[in-house]
Amino acid sequence: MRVTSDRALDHPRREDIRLEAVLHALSDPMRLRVVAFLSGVDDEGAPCSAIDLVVSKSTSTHHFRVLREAGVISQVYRGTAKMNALRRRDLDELFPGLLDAVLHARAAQRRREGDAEPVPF
Amino acid sequence: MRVTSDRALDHPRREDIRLEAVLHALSDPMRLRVVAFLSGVDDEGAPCSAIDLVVSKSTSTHHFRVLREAGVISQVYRGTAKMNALRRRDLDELFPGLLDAVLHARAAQRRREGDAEPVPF
DNA sequence: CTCGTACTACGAGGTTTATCGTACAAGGGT
DNA sequence: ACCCTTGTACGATAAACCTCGTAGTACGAG
Repeated sequence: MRVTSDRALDHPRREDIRLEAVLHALSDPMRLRVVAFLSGVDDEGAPCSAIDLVVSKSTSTHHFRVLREAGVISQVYRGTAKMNALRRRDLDELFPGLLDAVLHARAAQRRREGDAEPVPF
Repeated sequence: MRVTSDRALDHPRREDIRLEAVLHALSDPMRLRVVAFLSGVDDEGAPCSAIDLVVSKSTSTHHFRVLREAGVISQVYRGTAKMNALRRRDLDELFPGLLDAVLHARAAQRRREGDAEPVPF
């Protein structure tokens, strides 16, 4: 993962990730959508702009920060972009099965509601 | 499950339970504690007073209501008490593995933090 | 150096939340 | 009937949250 800027971002260490914070981060539809999207992306991650939330840029920034501060995603600057990746390894180690259960639950709910779209997010 | 009062309480139907609402309900430490406690209780459920949250009665009522309205627990009057039970069957059917993952995650977190108490909640 | 892209910082608005205290209702036991 | 136990309703307060717009920074490309 090449970093082309030394601007640093605070991430909680794995052992400081709190279940309550993770659940809270996942309880927002926007953020759940981001997580679902990132779950289908490789370790390099994707820039914030890769997923079209239907909100303003500031709101988008806000949601990505909530996810980062909860320990759900990692963010790294690369040029003018900021790459976002799921902290799948950390989450799976801390809370085995949780992330998968949430992702499957969301997928199931979308199926039930006929929201299935060609894109998986 | 004997009901000794006809006072009715609104519960979402199973198909109306929303993942976001469930995750939100579970993202509060008090409520997570309630759920962990109820997971070790039979289908009859337990009265609100069975678990000692360290908050006022009104706050306690509030948390139980949030759990009920999210579809996480069911509540039934029985005499002066109100019996609370996890809607495990509904949740497991809608979101397989989610509840267990959350409960295990919480237990693991407590173990890591040395919060293990004799009581399992 | 200037421009465009990608994102941030700050502050504001409106909503929801967690908490409490007080006052009240419903039901069981004496 | 009268209490005691259990939980509710209502109103208040302070904090957190989601949303936005505007103004600004960092970086790469030309």
